[in-house]
Amino acid sequence: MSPNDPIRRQRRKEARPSELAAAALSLFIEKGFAATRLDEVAARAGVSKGTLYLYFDSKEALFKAVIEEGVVPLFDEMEAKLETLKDDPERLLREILLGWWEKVGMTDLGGISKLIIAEARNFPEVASYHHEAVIVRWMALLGRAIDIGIERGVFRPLDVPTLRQLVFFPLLMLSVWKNSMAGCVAGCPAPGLVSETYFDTYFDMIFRGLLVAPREESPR
Amino acid sequence: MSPNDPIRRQRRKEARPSELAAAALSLFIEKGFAATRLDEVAARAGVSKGTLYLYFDSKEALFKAVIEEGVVPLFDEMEAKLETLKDDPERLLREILLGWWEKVGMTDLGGISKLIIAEARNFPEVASYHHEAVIVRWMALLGRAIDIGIERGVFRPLDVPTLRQLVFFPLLMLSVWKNSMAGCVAGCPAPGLVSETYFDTYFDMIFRGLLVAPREESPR
DNA sequence: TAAATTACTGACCGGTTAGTCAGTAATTCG
DNA sequence: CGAATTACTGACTAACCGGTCAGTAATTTA
Repeated sequence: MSPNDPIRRQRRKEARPSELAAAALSLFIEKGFAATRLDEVAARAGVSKGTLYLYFDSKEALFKAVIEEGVVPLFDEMEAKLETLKDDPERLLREILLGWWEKVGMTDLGGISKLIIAEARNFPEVASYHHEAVIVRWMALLGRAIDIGIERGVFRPLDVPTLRQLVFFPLLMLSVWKNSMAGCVAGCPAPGLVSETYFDTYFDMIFRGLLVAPREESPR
Repeated sequence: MSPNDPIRRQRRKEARPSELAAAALSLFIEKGFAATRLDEVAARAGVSKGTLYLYFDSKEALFKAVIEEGVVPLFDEMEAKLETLKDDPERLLREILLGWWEKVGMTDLGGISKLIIAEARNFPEVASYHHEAVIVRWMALLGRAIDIGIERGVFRPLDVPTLRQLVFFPLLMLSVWKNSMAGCVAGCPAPGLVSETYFDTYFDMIFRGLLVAPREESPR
């Protein structure tokens, strides 16, 4: 926009794909997949639509890249935590769940969950990929953490596939909810903001149910 | 289709709106709002697209009508239950939650939740209407049930706005999940089918956390 | 500096679909 | 039964958008 440099265009082969993916992520979350126009994605990334097609074969390929770039890299970190905290199952589970909230749930990445839920029927291949690459892996991680607790006699021996859903769904739903309703509805705060009370009560409920010998109620 | 009655068309002014709304609901759930074509809605309701526009001003008006017809009538029934079971808070809460699952979660109506989550950003007015007409009312009902339990000293005095979410989200998420993933992903059963185990473990976890004096563990 | 390479552009095309409306046929009225 | 009414139809249009490609300009090479 500066007067002496009116229409200088840039060549930045390396940066384009991730910039386009980031622009696509934010628009997909805002408007959903079908309602997002590729012209708009390109504009937000500061290029033209033609450039987008240099790097992605189709709208669906872009969608898949968004998932790939955003979520998959996070797992190594989470799985490392499992090893270091084997001996304190309660703390392990707590950290895994809080970790998901901080790295995914409260960030833009949480929007991917909403996106998948919204578009799974129209793009079964993408949903299937996401299921394999993200959900299965995450649920396995949660399940192992709970298993460890049961093996050591710290958690009650309930049905693990059910437990990991019961434990995770309140967080997942909160994230999905905030990514879809924020701004539409009075009284729905921004995705980042969840009260301390929610987590206190959440862990209280979870561990009352999970632990073989619940600790005494915390003084109030 | 009978040979002597090849193209008899019918005039049924009263039945059309609800038939169209039902057709729209099923298609919206299958394909999402944006991907659903009005020709298809009309065809499924056995009329032409022109007829659809006799009864609904726009695609968005149709969307709103779907919500109105589907969900709102259910509340009277649920609120009646509150009165009749005031004296047994645990049973009251259990029946309310199971009632929601049977009347909404496991039926097509559960798809509306998914729909709203998917489209809230694109149709803030519709989302807002749904929030007022459905969510606020339902959460108030849940909250009152929990309040009763706390007042009578049966439930622990935790934060009620948080509790009602913690208690409801596992069911809501399950419904949303099944309405979006069923058929796309191996191992995701149809919306109606949830194992006994899920509910047993679910209520076990909830009431372990809620009750002041949990009953003894059920024998296994 | 001239030629070759290639990242990038944006006008364009073809298919799709929300919304319209002049016409048709079922029903009601006189 | 004929006329008037109205529920219903479906061909049409205007707009929109995913995807293409001939051309442009930045960069590298000789």
